[in-house]
Amino acid sequence: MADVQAPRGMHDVLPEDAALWQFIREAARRVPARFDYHEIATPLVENERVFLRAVGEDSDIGSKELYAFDDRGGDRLALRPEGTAGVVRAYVEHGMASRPHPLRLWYLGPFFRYDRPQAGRYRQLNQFGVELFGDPTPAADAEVMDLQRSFYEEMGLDDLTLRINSIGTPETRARYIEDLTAHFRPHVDTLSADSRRRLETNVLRILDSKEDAEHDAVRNAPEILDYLDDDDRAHFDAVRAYLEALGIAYTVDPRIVRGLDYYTRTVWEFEPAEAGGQSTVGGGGRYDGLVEMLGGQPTPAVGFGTGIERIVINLKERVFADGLPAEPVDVVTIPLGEQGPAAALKAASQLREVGLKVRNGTPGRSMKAQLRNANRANALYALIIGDGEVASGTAQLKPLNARGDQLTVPLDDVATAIHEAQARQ
RNA sequence: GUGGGUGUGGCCCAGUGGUUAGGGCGCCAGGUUGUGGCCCUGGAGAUCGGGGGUUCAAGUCCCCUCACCCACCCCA
Repeated sequence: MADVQAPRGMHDVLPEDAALWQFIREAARRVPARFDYHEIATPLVENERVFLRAVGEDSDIGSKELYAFDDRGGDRLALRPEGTAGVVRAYVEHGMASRPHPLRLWYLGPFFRYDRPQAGRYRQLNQFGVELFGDPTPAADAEVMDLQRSFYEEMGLDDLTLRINSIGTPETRARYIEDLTAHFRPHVDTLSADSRRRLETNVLRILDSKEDAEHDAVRNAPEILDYLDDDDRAHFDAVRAYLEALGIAYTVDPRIVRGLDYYTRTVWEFEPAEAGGQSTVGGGGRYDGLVEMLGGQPTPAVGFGTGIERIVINLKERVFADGLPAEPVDVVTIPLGEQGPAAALKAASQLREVGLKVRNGTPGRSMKAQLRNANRANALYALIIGDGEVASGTAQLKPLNARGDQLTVPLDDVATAIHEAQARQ
């Protein structure tokens, strides 16, 4: 192990994985475009207040997972732990409220959380997400979920399950939290230590505690769905009806509470059928109060975020279990002798101009070594150019993984020769 | 943040306290003049994660530390 290594919880994407990342990034451009969403990029760093106000100072993300620091001018800054806060800040700052609404945005990039690394959990993580501003109707919730589902399906991830819930308005949520706390209080002594702590900090989390899952008090706990007012109830029912109209399968899970303070009404998560530890692939929800919290006019909004690293895990497990098909090299040049290297460089250049993928051979190596190297690149053809070939203005075109016989071809027009050879395949 | 597991060439792994730490894969080269895959031979490449300690002797035992993995927690 070298004495320098990547910071804890941060990792390199090596060439063998880069194609998979590229595949995901391409899907993350195509799918939102089909829904008429537009890209927005915000700084990796914001004033710390932006995040504290958005995710909540008492949430884990706001209280202990923020990478925060004072810059040289004395400003308190933080690396962004999630995407929505920065987008909303930009929305307010640039007066985007005066653009035609609804306004549809998407983003993709790295985020940072100081958390203990684990499988599927990193300190630098990448997320793709969308935000839809100015549409209060349940159709917006359904559209955003449909976009998220389309994104997964675009990549062949068609086996994720969607779980939805409604957490109502901040007022209903406050009433529910009060009742839930009262419900659990008599059981403090039999609850786990984690849940005792959560009783004071985040009661909702007790509901999906792994340790207390079988506890009677958890099983008999009141459900937030029973606290919804008429408008919230109608909104949730309509969201469900739209999902059914779209043919999107879902289950209602009253335990979904999400970890960020800004959510209102609809919340959801996508998960693999066989859920493991860090299994949530992506989640989202409505956040009708956030724009106002960050200094804008009251504006309804809904969005989701999904973790690229977790998509990578799922794609490797199921969709690309046998690996991504590698794009073969069309031609590897094999320069030999004194005149070969210059002629090979020139021939390679000509071939690339007609769109072929060409790897240059390394001068000075034996023909055997160069052919071995070309073979390992899965090259279709080797183009052998030595002093003899240069003298006669030719090259030897040797099929490696292509069919056909070795040919003597004109050095000044190898492209045509290769096209003819391929046409005979 | 809590508990547990694992760290030996680029990768996967052997290695009862006792010579110069091995193997497979990969990489480089050679197996006669300029022809790949299979095979054979050779080579390069390791402060045994790092630091300290015990011992005549430590990859092996002890302590500390770092990183990764698993569960909790949290969440993407």
